[in-house]
Amino acid sequence: MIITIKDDFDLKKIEYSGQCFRAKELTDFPGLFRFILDDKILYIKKIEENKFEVDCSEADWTNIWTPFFDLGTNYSKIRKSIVDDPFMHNASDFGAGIRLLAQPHFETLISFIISQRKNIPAIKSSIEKLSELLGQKYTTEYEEIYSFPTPEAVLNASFDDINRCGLGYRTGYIIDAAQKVADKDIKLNELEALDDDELINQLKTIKGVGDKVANCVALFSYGRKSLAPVDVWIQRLIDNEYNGTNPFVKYGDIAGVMQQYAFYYMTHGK
DNA sequence: GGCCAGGCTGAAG
DNA sequence: CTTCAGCCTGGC
Repeated sequence: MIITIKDDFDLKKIEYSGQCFRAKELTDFPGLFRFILDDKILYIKKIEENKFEVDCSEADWTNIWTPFFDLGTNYSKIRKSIVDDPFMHNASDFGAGIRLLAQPHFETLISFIISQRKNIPAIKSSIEKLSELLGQKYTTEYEEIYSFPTPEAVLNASFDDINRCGLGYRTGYIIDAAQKVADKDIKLNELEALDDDELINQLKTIKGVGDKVANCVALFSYGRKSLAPVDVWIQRLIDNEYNGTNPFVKYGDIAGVMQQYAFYYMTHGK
C-alpha cells in the first residue's frame, strides 16, 4: 500500500534520533526500514517525495502506525515557529524529518534503564539479546525477529539468563522494574492519566530510574512533549551555547521536539 | 590493553 | 541540599 505523508518525515533521521533502539534499515534492502511495536512489525520505504510504501493494512496504518509516528502533529509548522534562537533554528533545519515516536511503555522503560553509561551499539546489543532470549519469535519475508519481552517473561527468567545480555549492574534494576509492573505495583497504562510531574515521580520509584531516564520514558513513550530530557549532550549544549540556562523550558509544549532536534544536531551535526 | 560511555544510588559533606 | 565515588560490561 502506498501512503502519503505531507509533513516532515525522514526514516533515517528517526532511526538515528536516539529515541528508539530497534528500528533499522535492512542491510540487504537499502531504503527499507523496519519498525517493531509490540507484536506488530512494519516495513516502510520511501518511493518518492511524500510517498511511502508500507506493508500493512489501511486499518493498521490509521489506527496503529499513524499515532506511532505522531502524524497528527505538524512538525514543519513547529520548525517554522522558532524565532530568535539561532542554534535551535539550525538544529531544527538539520533534523527536519525527525518525529517523536509513541513507543510501548515497558519496552521504553527497560531500554532507557539499560542506556545508562552505555553507548548506543552496546544498548542495542543488550536489547536484541534480551528480545532473542525472552521475546516471541516472528518470521517475516525479510528476517526472523523477536518482540520485546513482557514483564512476565522477564520475571520467569533467571538472574543469570538476564545478566548474560550484557547488562552489568542494571540487571537488578530491570528485574525490579518487571516485578513492579507485573505485580501491578505500577500500572504503566494508568500513568497516562497523570500530569507530567506525577508521572515522573511514579517512574522514579523504580530502581535505576532517575531524572533523565524518567524524562526519556515520559517523552518517548507517553508523548509528553513539554519535557526535554537532559543527558550529557544536552548538558554540554546548555553549558556551551546557552551559558548554563536551559533553553527548552521556554518552548512549552514543544520542548521535547526541540530536544530531539538539538540532540540529533549535537550528535550528528558538525 | 586501557578508557569511557545518551546515569543512578547511597553515603558523606 | 549538593557533591561524588563506585558501579558492570562492551565498544572503540
